[in-house]
Order: sequence, then C-alpha cells, then structure tokens
Amino acid sequence: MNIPTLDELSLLHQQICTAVGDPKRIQILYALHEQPMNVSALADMLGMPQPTVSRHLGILRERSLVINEREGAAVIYRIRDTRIIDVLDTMRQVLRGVLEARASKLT
Amino acid sequence: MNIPTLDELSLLHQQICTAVGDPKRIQILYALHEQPMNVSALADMLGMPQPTVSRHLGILRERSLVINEREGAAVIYRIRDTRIIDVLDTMRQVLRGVLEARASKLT
DNA sequence: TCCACCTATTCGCATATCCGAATACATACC
DNA sequence: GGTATGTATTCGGATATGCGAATAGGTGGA
Repeated sequence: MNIPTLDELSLLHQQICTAVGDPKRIQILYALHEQPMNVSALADMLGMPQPTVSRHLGILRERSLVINEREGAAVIYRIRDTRIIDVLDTMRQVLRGVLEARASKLT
Repeated sequence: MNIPTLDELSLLHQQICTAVGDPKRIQILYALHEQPMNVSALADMLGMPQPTVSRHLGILRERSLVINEREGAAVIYRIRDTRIIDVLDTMRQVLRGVLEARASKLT
C-alpha cells in the first residue's frame, strides 16, 4: 500500500496545493516562469492592483514556491523549482481530458 | 509569451486545483489509484465518516477527476485520468525541495 | 412488502480566503 | 532631510469551504 497518511501530507502539502489553486497565483507563476520580475512589473503585466500581487507573492513565498532578491528599490521574484510549472502543465492536460469527457457525455 | 489568461484558466481549472488541494481528497485519490472501490470501503480504509467521503467524492466527480459505476447496491469509484496522480507525485517532489530549502535556510 | 445495507443530501456552524481601499514601510536619488 | 518610486500590511466585508450529525434516497434479498 502506498497511500500517504494525513501526517505525511501535512499542512505544508495542503498549503502548496491551495497555493496553486488560485487563478491569479497560477497566472503569476506562469509569468515568473517566462521571466523573473518585480512586483509592479507583474501588476502591470497582469492588470492586477499592486497590493493584490504583493499579497499573492507573499503566499507563494511563504510556501517557498518563489524566491525574491532585492535589487535597489525593487524586489525581483522568480520561481524556485520549475517542477511546479510541470504540475500546472499536467493539470492543464487533465483539464483538457475533462472537457473532452464532458463533450462526449453530451452526445 | 505563453501566460494563460484568466479566461483560459477559467473556473474549471481552478476547480481542479482546489479539488486536489484538500488533504482528504488527496488521500482518497491515492487510495482509488491503488484500487477502485466503493464509498464505505473508502470510509473504513481512511477512517473517515461515510458522509464525509461521499461529499468529497461528489466534489471529485463534479470535477470529473473520478468516475463511478453502480454495482448492485454499491457504487464503485475509480480515477478517470491517472495523470492526476502524476500531478500529486510531482507536487510531493516539489514539497521535498521546499523542506530541503528551509532546512538549509536555518544553517 | 419489509428489511438491511449502501449512498447521497441537508442543516447549522466554524473557519478560511479573497478582495478593494487605505496606509505603512523601504530604498534611492536629489 | 525631502521626495519619488517600489513594496508590504492592515482592515472590513463578502464569499466559499469543511465538518458532524441527522436524515433521505436507492438497491437487492428474504
């Protein structure tokens, strides 16, 4: 048997899951994967208010999904482990399958 | 640029993400991956109340992550697309990296 | 039909999350 | 120091989610 216990999964695993469960954070992760950048650049690019981006980055940083380094007055954020992008991509493949399954169910 | 818009990600993508963002649902998915089974078997195996398992299965079914078929009085559930297990596994690898990153940060 | 078993739903409550707006904090340059 | 730019935090309210307990619905066999 290889079913993880709630202990193993633990709070942190859940936190990572829920971190990537927010649409805006997904957008942020994809954007940072394209190119590391600072908060207001992200806010401009994605059309979100700066405090919103900052809050979401705080959550992603808390969960160690992104890292940041100061560069003058700006703070550059980047993905820490690009496998999280693999996770998102695979999730999108599953999503595509879901849509197909629903389409054929309508037949 | 390859950053998905909120439109593409859409409600459904978010729903899939949040579906795998709950610890009990993760346990359920791993258990069903080992072996398709019915609701009360799951409830016994994972030590959860039957209504709880049923509710979570309902959510996973809604999102098309599991499928079910009636077999007499019982309803057998199984994973629809095992790539969702790949997602969970990769997420666990990322998690391991997070823990390492934190350990070295304490040095 | 009645009963036993399996499954799904509802209700009320507690908790968590998200957001916009305002504001506080930090850094660089003059 | 003062100002401009960039970043983080706080507050209040709306929304969503999870759970236990109780209950309703479905199925098959005596």
